[in-house]
Amino acid sequence: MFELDLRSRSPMYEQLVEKIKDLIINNVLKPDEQLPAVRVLASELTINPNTIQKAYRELEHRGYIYSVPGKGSFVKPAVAGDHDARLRALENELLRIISEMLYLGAYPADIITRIQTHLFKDEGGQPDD
Amino acid sequence: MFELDLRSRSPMYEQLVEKIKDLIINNVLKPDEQLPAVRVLASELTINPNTIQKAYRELEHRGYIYSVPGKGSFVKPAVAGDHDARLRALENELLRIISEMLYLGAYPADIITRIQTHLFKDEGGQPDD
DNA sequence: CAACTGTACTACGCATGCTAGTACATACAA
DNA sequence: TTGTATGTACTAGCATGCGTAGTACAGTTG
Repeated sequence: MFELDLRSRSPMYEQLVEKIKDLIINNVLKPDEQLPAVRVLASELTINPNTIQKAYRELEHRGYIYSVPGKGSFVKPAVAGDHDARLRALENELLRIISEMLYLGAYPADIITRIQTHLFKDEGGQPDD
Repeated sequence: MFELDLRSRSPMYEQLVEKIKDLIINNVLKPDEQLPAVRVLASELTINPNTIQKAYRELEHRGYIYSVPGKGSFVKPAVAGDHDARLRALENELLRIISEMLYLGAYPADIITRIQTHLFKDEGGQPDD
């Protein structure tokens, strides 16, 4: 289900956080769906359970999952207003990236077009599973 | 000229790279403009010259500056096609961020509007220095 | 020459990522 | 109850990377 790059400079638990977060925000992992157990995922990835737990702890802290001792870890349904600061940070990041793309020679109209395509690509469609 | 966050998890040299890159892509630092000398900047920031040199080396490797032994380090003029891979990576990052914003409840029309404002805000204007 | 530039290298202290191992509490089914 | 699943919390050790300190060398400029 997941793949890690052992040679990356960023730590494995951080990669895990990003991968799982991506699956959540792209609705591949549905709300309240159960995530792989700490030990199971650790076994699959042949890494230490502590590393998985660290990733889950981080995801819980960021509001993307919730964990119940004895039951498991689950995708947390998005709550409006719960990620307000995060949303502002993302907007800053977005504009920063666009600035850099402009500097590198990208055309404004081109950027807009790609974004619009991306924004409306899921309208009425099914996720390819 | 620069400010560093000693408490950040990301290393100082990496922060420096980002800050300087931002100044370059926002045209605060002009092409062929000389950057502060390694030892000078180190003294100003009260950090080690090696850390500055590491940041400069990284910036040179990424194609944002060039260094000439005995003379100094300078802003490298942007060359079309020179940052092609970087541009593709930025586009991926851009779409990834938008996906997350949508997941967090942002409105597509709102996102487009903000981007357009950003794209055309510099038309005929001056950078606020 | 002197004084500036970038560059290269070693050594040390320290923080962090990751692993290994152990342990405990809860949930659930036999 | 027992067994097995779950998450969680520790300790300990090792490797890596960051940052500092210090030294040294080469090219540029006056």
